[in-house]
Amino acid sequence: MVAPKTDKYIPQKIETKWQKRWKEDELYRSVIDHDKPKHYALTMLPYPSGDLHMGHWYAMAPSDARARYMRMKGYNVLFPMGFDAFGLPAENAAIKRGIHPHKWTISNIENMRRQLRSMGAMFDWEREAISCLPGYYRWTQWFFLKLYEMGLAYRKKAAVDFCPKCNTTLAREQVWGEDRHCERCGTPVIKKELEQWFFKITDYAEEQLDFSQIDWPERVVTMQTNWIGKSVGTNVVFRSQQGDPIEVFTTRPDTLWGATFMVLAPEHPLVNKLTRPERREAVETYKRQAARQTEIERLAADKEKTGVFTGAYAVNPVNEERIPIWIADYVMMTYGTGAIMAVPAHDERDFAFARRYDLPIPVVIEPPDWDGEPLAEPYTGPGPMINSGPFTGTPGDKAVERVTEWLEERGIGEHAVNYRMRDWCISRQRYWGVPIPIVYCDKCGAVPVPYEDLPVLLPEDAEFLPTGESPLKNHDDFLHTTCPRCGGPAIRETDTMDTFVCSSWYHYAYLSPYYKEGETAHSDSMPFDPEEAKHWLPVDVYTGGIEHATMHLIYTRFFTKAMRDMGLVDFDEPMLTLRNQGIILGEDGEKMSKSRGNVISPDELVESYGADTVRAYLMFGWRWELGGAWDSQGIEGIPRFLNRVWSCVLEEPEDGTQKAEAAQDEVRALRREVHQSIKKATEDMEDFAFNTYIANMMELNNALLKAKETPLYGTPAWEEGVETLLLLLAPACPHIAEELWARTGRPYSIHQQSWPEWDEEIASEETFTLVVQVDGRLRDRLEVPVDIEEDEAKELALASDGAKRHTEGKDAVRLIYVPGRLVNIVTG
RNA sequence: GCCGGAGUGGCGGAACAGGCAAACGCGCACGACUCAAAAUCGUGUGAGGGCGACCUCGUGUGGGUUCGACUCCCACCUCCGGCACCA
Repeated sequence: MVAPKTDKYIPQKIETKWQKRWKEDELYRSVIDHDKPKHYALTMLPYPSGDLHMGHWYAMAPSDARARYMRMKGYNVLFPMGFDAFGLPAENAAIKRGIHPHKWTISNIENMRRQLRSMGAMFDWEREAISCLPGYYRWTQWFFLKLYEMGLAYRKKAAVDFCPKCNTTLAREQVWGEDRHCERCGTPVIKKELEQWFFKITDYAEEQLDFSQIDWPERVVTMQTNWIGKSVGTNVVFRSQQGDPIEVFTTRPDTLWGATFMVLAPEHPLVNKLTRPERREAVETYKRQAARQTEIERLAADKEKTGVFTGAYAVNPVNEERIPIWIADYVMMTYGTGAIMAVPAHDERDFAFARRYDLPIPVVIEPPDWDGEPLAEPYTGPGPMINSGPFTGTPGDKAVERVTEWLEERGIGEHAVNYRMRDWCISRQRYWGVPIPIVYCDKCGAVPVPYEDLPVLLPEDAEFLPTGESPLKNHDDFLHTTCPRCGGPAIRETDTMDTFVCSSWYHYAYLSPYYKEGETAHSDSMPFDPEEAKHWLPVDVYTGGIEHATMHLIYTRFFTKAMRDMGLVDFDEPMLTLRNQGIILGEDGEKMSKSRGNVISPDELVESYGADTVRAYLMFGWRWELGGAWDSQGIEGIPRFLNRVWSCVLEEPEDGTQKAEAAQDEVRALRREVHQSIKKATEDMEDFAFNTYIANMMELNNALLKAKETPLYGTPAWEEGVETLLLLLAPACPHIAEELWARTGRPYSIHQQSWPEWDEEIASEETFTLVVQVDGRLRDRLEVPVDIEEDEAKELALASDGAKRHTEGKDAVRLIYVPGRLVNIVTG
């Protein structure tokens, strides 16, 4: 007899149907529920470039599955989505194609919103935040004013990194690679002396080194730690012969007696004053060269040390020795004090320099096994001090400490800490960004726009010029204003903010995107609904790419710490747990790109396979944190699996109704399998182990298909199995799970059901495979009861065929027994 | 150069408080169904040897610890990522 055929699994038919229903029913609104524990799941918001690509799906689909899992676990879950909508591409589109950035951005958002919906994710769209809308950026400006008040936003003239293609300055974090190129367009940056706005992230450098409150990947912690680049040392004051103090920073005060020259950065303010007339020409030439060199592409190929002598001398404060002062471009004005004491014997760079310019290289730290000969290479390790006046003989482990104390006592040095991290340059000479709320008045100088006047609106009717200059400069209505302080004529700041400012607080914006506490903001306004904040914050789980490790993730930590100091929040870290997904490459193993023609489009995949398949494949195909090359053959396994689930749940078995009674031990075996699956699925979800989570469901489905051919079909144990399978599947494949849930007469919606719980008793095994080893090698396997006694296990092992074969003629010297696992017979 | 991460079948990957290596899937081979193909289902699939029961080898390389090592320790190699004249 032929089983009645149910209709086929056609994902396209059921997916849009359920998406519509879920939307109508507001199934995914996240409303405060004080009866449940809260869970704020956040995934990095996209830039509205126009299309959702595989990278977005790879980041978001598994994150969505996990948020759904947490919801089923009984948490009150917030899982919002928005758009990081300011930025250069919009402006470039405007210049190239004459579309206004606003229009371009909004139409892209509409398309991407549609694409995001097709994923079937549980985003709460009522909370959508779009950073380029005045309702959002008013608060970005409000934060700027707050930071300004706190002294954390300041303006200064500095040599900043400038991208000649994007025509704007960049933050230090946005300059990448050895050739120092622009993070966006790849053009090597140049240095420009400009008045720019900075956020004083260095104020929190020390605190940002503390990761004790957060569970972040080791990789990110290391990258941030390196980026912040703390080094502990001593500031020591040398004096020029004319008496000018020259402060240097050193991590090795114990080498002070080996300083045989000083080096200043070419831009050091004292260079001019110190330079002797006969050396002036050489110094000026070198300075010009160095200045140009930072502008030219710095191909780091040869890092040969160069420099010139200023003609001036300094006095080493520890031994009154007269040492020459040089300038060299290997000393940076931007680190430490811009001047160093050079100890050639114990520093690589100083050594190379001294060799080149024939400067003395006295040894003051004794290298191990040193023969007293001049050094062939610098010794940079620790060691006992020698040739160091009163300190000669000080052991290496005490040297730094003792010298520092001594310097402090005599007032010539003090303990100092330096960080590699610089303040965050947030000024951008571009149109499509948040206007910096500052006005310049001839009389009053830089004056902040009053809170009540926010937002400073970005004018819509700007004229785009192909020069790349910000149209704000030529927009008279915007430019000319009155000074809020004296009422006189004034002009507005025309720079806009780095978009990373917008994204530094977007997870707060989601709390209340239409929050309008007084259409006019003021100093003590709250940028978000305090009640929502109290409930949801901080973010519990944050998912996204590693590429933000030293940009967004540094900035957003800074913001939260500053917000804490403003009294807005009462915690120190914005996101408690962070997980990074890897990158999905093209099938050729290369980065997906239009020019390579290896782009896999999620839209097309959804069309041919359905969203559930794409979601499940992205979870199953790779270790999430690693990613890898797309495999268009590999994905085929998923529709096969889902089809088997479909027929497993809906179709009658081939041979009709079962007549025989199911045996008790078969029932137990099936239930055991089911409960073990629940356990595994739960653990995998907790661990972000999405690939094994899917594999586990495949195993469960395979077990059910097998059981279906036995009298187990239709029993309560069978029903429990089917129900479990659907519930476990719901986070990964929400549509098919919902459809099968409904078709089997279960109450809408599966997404409002509880995550199943496993019974340890039912999940436990009655027997296990006892491995029999002889001298550590597998020789036999025995199926034995779990509660087997040690003696019995050993006896059985010794009596096994495999053991007998390999112990013949030998003595069993020792028996190793590992309960629940094995017996190892050790022979002589 | 410094700092991270990773090396397991043809492929993606499982397993690691030290205890059955390769779960799950892709691919491949054979078989069933079909006039045929696709789809589907079944069986097999690390390498070598043996008719076979079985045996030997096998988790980047070389050592070590251990009754026992993919897992721990030491030394290296390769790949990926980050930083890089930071005093």
